[in-house]
Amino acid sequence: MSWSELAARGYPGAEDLPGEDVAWVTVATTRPETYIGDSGVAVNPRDPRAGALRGLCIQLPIIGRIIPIVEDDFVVMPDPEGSDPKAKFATGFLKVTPAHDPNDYAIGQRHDLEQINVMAPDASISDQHGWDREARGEGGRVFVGKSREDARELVVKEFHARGLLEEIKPYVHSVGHSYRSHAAIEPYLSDQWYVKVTDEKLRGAALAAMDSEQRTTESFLPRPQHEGDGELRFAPARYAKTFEQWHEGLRDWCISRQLWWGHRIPVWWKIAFDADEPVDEILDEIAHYESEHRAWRFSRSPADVYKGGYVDVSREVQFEGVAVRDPHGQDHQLVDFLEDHGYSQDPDVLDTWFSSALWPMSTMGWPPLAPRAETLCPDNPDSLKAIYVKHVGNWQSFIGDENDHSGELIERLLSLRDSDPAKPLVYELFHASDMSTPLAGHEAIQGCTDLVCAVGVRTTGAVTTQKYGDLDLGDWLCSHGFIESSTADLLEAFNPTSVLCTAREIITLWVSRMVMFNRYFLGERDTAANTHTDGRLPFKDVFIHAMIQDGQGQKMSKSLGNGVDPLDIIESHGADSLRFTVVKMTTQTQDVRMPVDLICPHCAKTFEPKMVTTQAGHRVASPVQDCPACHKPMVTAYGVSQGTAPTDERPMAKNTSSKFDEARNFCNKLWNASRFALGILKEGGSAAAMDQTPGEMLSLPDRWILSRLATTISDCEKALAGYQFNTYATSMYDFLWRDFCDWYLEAIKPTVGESAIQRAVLAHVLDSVVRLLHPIMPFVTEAIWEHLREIETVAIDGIGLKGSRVGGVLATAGWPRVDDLWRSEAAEAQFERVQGLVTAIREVRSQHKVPPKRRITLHAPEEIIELVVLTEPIVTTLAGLAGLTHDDPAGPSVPARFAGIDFRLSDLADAVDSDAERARLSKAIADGEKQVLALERRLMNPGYLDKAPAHLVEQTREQLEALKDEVGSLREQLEQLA
RNA sequence: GGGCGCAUAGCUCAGUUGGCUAGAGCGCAUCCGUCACAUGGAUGAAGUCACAGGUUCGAGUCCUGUUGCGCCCA
Repeated sequence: MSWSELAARGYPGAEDLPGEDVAWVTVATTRPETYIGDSGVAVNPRDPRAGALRGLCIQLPIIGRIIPIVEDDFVVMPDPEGSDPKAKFATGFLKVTPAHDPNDYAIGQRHDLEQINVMAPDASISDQHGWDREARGEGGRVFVGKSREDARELVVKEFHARGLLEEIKPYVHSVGHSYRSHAAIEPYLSDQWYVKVTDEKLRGAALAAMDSEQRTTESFLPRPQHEGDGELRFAPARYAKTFEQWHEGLRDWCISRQLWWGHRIPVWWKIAFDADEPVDEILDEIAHYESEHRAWRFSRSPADVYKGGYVDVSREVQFEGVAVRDPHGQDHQLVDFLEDHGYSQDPDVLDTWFSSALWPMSTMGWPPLAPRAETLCPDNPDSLKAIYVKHVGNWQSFIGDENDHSGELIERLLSLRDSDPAKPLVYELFHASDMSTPLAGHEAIQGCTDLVCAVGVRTTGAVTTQKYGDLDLGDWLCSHGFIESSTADLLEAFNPTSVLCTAREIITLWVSRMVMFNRYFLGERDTAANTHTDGRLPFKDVFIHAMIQDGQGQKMSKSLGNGVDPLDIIESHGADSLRFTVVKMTTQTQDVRMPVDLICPHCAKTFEPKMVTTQAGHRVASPVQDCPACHKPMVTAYGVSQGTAPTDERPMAKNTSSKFDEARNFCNKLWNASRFALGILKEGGSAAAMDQTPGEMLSLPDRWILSRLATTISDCEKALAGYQFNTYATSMYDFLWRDFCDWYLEAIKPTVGESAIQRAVLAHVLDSVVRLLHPIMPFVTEAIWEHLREIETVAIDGIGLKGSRVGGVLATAGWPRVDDLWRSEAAEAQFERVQGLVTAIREVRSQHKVPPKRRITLHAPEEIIELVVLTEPIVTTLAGLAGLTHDDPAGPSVPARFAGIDFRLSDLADAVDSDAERARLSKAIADGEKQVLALERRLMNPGYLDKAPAHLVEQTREQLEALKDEVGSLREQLEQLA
């Protein structure tokens, strides 16, 4: 078609071109060589030229192929002045190469364009792999055999020579590279294996597994209820959305990978049968395996097999394929047979997440191929539920001496075997080489060279014998040194497990796939009726933890050198500090930060590194630094990753983080408090029996600490149930440090030596603390418990501290139970009054710089004196009081206030510092007035009085009165001072 | 492009159905070699809860929008 003809069709600008010349269009490309495989040219339907071109074709230069012009929204319209680089470089015409570009592939699908593969598997230009050049009568032989890079240059050269090259412009673009070889990725058509995960049995089962509360209603599809439905919960709950949306947008999953590592796809291929091959024999052998569901045979014609370069598609052949269930185990003979007859294994390996999705079954056992036989066959070890094995060396060592437990063991086993009419177990004692015994073939026994005792069990429950009564076989055998060797019941025991802890990106990569596969493979299939019932889940709760970033909010990575090695932290801060810190950082957010410091390799000083910005914009520790303390040089982890090798003079600095200090100090606090408490408990001797109910005779700090303990345990339990680990850690931190150390230990110091009951409370509280902290501080608590468990103490009603189940270790001791009867609001309120009074006195002492050892005198009305006397000697000790009196002070004194009551302190010093006192009072008055104003404003608001709950309004009124009173008193004091 | 998170004291972070005079650890200031602990104790200073609207008697908290930072998926 000429320009004048195009002009007649309304092509804008065509009339300005030589009318008799053949019309052409210009395309822009970054990969000129792919033009050889072009099968269309696309134009945006909104392009003013599109209408004139509708229904026309163009001819590719040199190749001579005639290809259609299609209209597609994907095409970017040209905009030379625009900011979008694509529009800036676009001509409005897009060459479409469906076989060598994913976007073009999609356009090709939409417009039914040819897929012409013009490359060999090594990415050289080829006319043997889908571009049948000669048969099509096309040109371009000059390109054949050239590498893609050479072809690229040659295409440009040829176009230039023919005057077809309009322009060459520099263009910045991003090409995918192999992360291993760094080679540029060349899109290439090939046959791949897919899993039809969009099937109801996979995707549907995964969505149905979601807890209905965490599921959005739109996605709810009614279906019959199966085992496992609605049992999957995410914590924090928002991650359920990730799971749900991923499944809803799911597409079939390509599981083929062209890698040298991984599980190879268990399919064997062969190009049809030759005439002289024993076809019947081969098919019979395969059919034998097929009948047992151990193999599947299929064949495909060249039309649907395109192993993109692995096979020559020009040959008119049939492809035979056989998938083998267990090629390395039971079915290896079939594999040998196939390979002997010209089959070879598919070169692809499975996507690693496919293998990973099978993890629950591959580690704990696959369900049996055929349903288990209902009736037990005494002679068939396969029908056993489990096999327990013990290597016993020789007969003598097994039998042991008289009264040895082995004697009884054998007797019981024999008694069980012979007495129960159902014969619940097979008992064998034999040399492993003795193949005549039925259990000898079991894999756990093969390879043993010595005497073996094996017990096959047909029931995992308890059995009853006349002589020995009930016996839990598994527990009993294991307690005698037997090991369960069967994995058949592992799956039953641990699938579903309670909780899977993992990271956010794993929700889609692994969690969802384990859910789909677990439910699919453990479901029940009826091949005859073609029905499937979804199976159970691999786990019920999924806890998604935060990701630890560095101090700049960057992901920790080896190349940035901004990671912290847990082993280094164990060395510097201890394993418990590491664990406690990580638990305390486990909040509900998705990222947490850990600023990274350096440890000087010369003097061990920890310091903040000097930072630099990398070319990629990352903030990292500069490669070489000097210690701020000893001024010696060192290399950082980033420096090493950039190629700066450490030397003797300039060694590598380890990373650490100040984040771990808090936990280290906490471990230290627990250790010292325990040391102190143990000293008291050991010296106290054995406690006298308590006749009375402890509750009535306990002193205030004892009742208070037990009440606080009860509350703390319940707080911890609530936090753990909700996967709020930081709350758990914080509760324990506050209880131990603030309540137990700062107040309880200080309060009981004067009395605990004389009081057996107080020592009992101390022992119970400390014992509870180490139990509560054990999960997150296992080492320190275990070390403390070693001593604590030796302490003899009287029991306290309502406090349950069960002993160790195994090995005398804390790890197997019970979680503490404190009865609610120990919760006492009255005790807590009264102790808080004591704390308030002590703090009020300490404030004055600190303000007036009273030396800690100096005892002062309290002048107060009856109410305060009574509190002090009633709780004696707590306040006098903690606040450093020497005297208590109702009388006004004779000499210099300082006013103070507690719970709305004024009192005075004297004997602070030889003279009162009136400037300090004035400053203190002025500030207190200013603060008080500000609050009074705020409360008054609130009470003047009619809306508040009408609508807020009555008790809140009342509370506000009381607060205001108390505050006004206080401010008044403070003013008075200030005036007196002046 | 889709989804999600974060922004609160100098730093790192809590603050779960709105009631807060906003907390903790580190750091900072003053005092303390004291007999469990100086990896400690006592006391204190330090915040327009990113910004702008809205709902409400009442907003750090709920809604809308804006800005900045970050993560996951495609």
